[in-house]
Amino acid sequence: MTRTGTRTDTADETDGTGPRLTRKGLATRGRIVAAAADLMFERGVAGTSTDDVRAAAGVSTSQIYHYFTDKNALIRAVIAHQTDAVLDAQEPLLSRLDSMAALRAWRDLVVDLQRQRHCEGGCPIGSLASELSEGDPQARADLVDGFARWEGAIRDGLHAMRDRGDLRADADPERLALATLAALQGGLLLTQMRRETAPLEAALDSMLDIIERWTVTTAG
Amino acid sequence: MTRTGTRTDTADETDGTGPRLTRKGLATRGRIVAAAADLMFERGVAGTSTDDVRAAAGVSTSQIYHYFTDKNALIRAVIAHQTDAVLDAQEPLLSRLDSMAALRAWRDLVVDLQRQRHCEGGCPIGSLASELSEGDPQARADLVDGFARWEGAIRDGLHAMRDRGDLRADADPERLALATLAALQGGLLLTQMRRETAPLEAALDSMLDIIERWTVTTAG
DNA sequence: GAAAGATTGGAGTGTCAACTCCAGAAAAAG
DNA sequence: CTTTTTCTGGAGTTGACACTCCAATCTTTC
Repeated sequence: MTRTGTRTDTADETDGTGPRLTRKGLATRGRIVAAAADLMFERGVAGTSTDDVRAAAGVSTSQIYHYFTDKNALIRAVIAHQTDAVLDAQEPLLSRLDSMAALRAWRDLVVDLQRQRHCEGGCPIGSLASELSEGDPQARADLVDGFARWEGAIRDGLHAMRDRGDLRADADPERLALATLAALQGGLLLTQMRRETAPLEAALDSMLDIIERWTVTTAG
Repeated sequence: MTRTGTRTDTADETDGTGPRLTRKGLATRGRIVAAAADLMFERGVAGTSTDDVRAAAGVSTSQIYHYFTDKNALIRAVIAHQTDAVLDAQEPLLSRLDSMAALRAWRDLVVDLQRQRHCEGGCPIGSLASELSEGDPQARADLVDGFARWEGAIRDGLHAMRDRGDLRADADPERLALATLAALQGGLLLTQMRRETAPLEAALDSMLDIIERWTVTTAG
């Protein structure tokens, strides 16, 4: 499991405070989070009850409340889970976005992923973000961290390109990475709505065009 | 009230079928939709109960069910309401996006609007889209229409620029408009998360850069 | 192997949300 | 003015959902 950036493990019971977990306990906890993540991706957070999670994970009611103080704690664990899952799905490309070829390969991967899903569900992090950002400040903070890791990976690649001289010295990796992540998120939302990858492709291709415009043409 | 594109008035009781509404009835219906739109924007669709709407609109339970068959019908009315509201808020600029100056003015307007809201709430249409697209197919269809009107306005402006010769003949207004809307939506989402307009600005500025690159420099 | 602590099952509780019903007030139609 | 239709108030019903409780059973620890 490749890690991009730093994990901030907040608010679930994996830290020092609560009772310690045995191997078995850790496994059940994992099953609960995985089941919850799947259901919340398909039906939304508000659309999945703790009883749905209970059934899907094959556990009893008390187990959920043994491992999580309440539904909010479970939601935060789902955020952490999905952040890791999304970023991992883009490895090893994501941590090496330091050439136009790599960026294009990454673009293709993201587009293919949506096609495989028949353009359903959108971005697992983006939809959580949209649903939770106004209601739960802690959730919003976790999601900001998740996006920061994503954006950081893109930015690092662009920085590497600039340091190597492939990108002009006055290029702004920070800003380009932010715009790329925004284009990706918006593209995913419209793609989810329209059930076709055209919006995602248009958005990402436009951003790659911009980035390419900042490259130094060695032949010129 | 300026209209952009064609309204598709689906699924609420304003069409021929149901009982006809008196002036007073139309007013109460309007109050219900407006109250529901506000609440759903602040707390999300799942986060607002019909009783919340009842209280905010100052009506009785039965009135809501007199004007709407169920909560889904109310939600669809809210979608129509918000689509109109969002597009109207961008008039008269939106229907005249046929120059770089106009595009930049529009960008500033959108950014300012978010600043005024302290970057809270994101896009009224976008958040509805994210919350409803997987659950309710009818809602998704309505939202696709809403986005199409938005995208259409941008596309028409770019078409005008191309027809006038300000944009190169091989520019693709369709694709550029789609990418711009995606950048806007993604920028709004990240802006909502981070409570600062930087992502929105980066995303929109990048897209305007791209469009500008397709302009014909009369002086050159 | 016994005490201590972690894990599990499942019935039970209180609250809240969507929706129904019906009777009475207001308005429109004739 | 009378009839018909729309509009309104609010009590009541049904179900779902988050969460609690407690007793039983594994696992670790010493």
